[in-house]
Amino acid sequence: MKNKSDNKEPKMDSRERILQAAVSLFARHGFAATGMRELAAHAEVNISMVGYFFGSKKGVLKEILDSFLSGYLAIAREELAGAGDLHARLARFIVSAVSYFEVQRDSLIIAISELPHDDPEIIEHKAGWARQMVGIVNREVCQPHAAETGKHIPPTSFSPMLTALMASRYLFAPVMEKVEPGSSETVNREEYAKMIVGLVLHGISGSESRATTS
Amino acid sequence: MKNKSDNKEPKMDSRERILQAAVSLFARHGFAATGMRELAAHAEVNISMVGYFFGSKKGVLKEILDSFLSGYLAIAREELAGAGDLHARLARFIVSAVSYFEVQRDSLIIAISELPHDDPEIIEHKAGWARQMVGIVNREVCQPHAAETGKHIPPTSFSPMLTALMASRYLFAPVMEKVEPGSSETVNREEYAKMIVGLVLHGISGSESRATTS
DNA sequence: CTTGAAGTTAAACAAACGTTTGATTAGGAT
DNA sequence: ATCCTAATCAAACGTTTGTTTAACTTCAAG
Repeated sequence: MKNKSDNKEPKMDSRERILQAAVSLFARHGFAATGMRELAAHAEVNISMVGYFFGSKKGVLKEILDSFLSGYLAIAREELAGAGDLHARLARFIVSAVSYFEVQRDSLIIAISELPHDDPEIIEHKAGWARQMVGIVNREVCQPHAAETGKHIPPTSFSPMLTALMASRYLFAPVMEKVEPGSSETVNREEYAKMIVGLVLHGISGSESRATTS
Repeated sequence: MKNKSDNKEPKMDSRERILQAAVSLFARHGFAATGMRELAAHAEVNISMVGYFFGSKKGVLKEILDSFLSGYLAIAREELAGAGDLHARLARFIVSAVSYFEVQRDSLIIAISELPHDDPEIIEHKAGWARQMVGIVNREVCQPHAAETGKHIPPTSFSPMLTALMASRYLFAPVMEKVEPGSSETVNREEYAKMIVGLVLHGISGSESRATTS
């Protein structure tokens, strides 16, 4: 039965190629605007393989979303609920999350672009991940912060704000490339993460692109 | 007299009903997932009226985008380039922009959802508005801030960050409603705007919200 | 009364949509 | 040698897509 090598996927080929092509196409044209034939062609696969492996086109989207969101949640669990004070843990989380967003930028774009659309099947999936994220942010950020300063920040506001802030660079990238092609002002990933850490911890005065001692 | 683009007096009916239905449907199902027949039905209009008034389905999207983005840019011009110091002007801009986003939330969702998609016709429109916005933010925020503190913030990073931060509440709203159907922790628009002003000016320590009994 | 443009309509168009079917291949297990 | 199952394929399914056409209604201006 399971006589093959330690490989879960039979061929490590077609299924993965479909996923890879879908991430790229969904991010660039949008999920609804990407056709099965275009997807199959880019994956170099017969059309019916998509249904064979994922059930339907929406099944591919759900797999992409779940994979990306579970990774994001894992980072939140690891960095927000670790050692150190609130500022240190927030800074670690932002640096890790921005790295994750950069590597998975296409999945990030898909997740955010499809966020507001009201397909019940998709909404329920995202609500599950969001519920866990809000719980972590509430326990590890909002409650400690309230205990320290007496000021209450609702996690249902703060989680989206933090995520949107970190995602802005990758969301706007396709437009910003047209705004400033080959600019001397481009910031690399580490500087960008530090800007956000500074902004979140100290406001605009702490958000310069050059690092300061902390 | 051939006047089909800016004469609002004759009917103020079919054309406006199409726009109104399109804003609602594009925000909820996405642009590509909304069909002409669904749009015409919601607008209570014959299918061919869309082509008659807007040329094509994409023409409707361009009108919605241009209308929303020009309004956003006008607010930036008015509030960022007014009287007062940097902090006061930023605070005024955030309060105004959040109000605008709340009223135009569906258009905001459309603008952000379609942001990353690479339709050349649409990208060029958005790049035009983004270019002007970056110019304003650079002149009225980044340069004064650099003169004050010596710290340089690239406007091509700061503009998307600010926009994404203010938009997060409306982008995530459809998901967050499913996360927290009970409204004990909901924040109204003014409190939300104050949270963002505090965060942008002073970081997390300045982003308190009025504590409510839970 | 005539004319013409603006508004509106039903009908039709080819193209593309997502999905399903049934046949076929390949290869290890019985 | 036979069987089973996963993988792959070409072809076709019935819908739905965005757009276009030509005819019809209003209705104010000539």
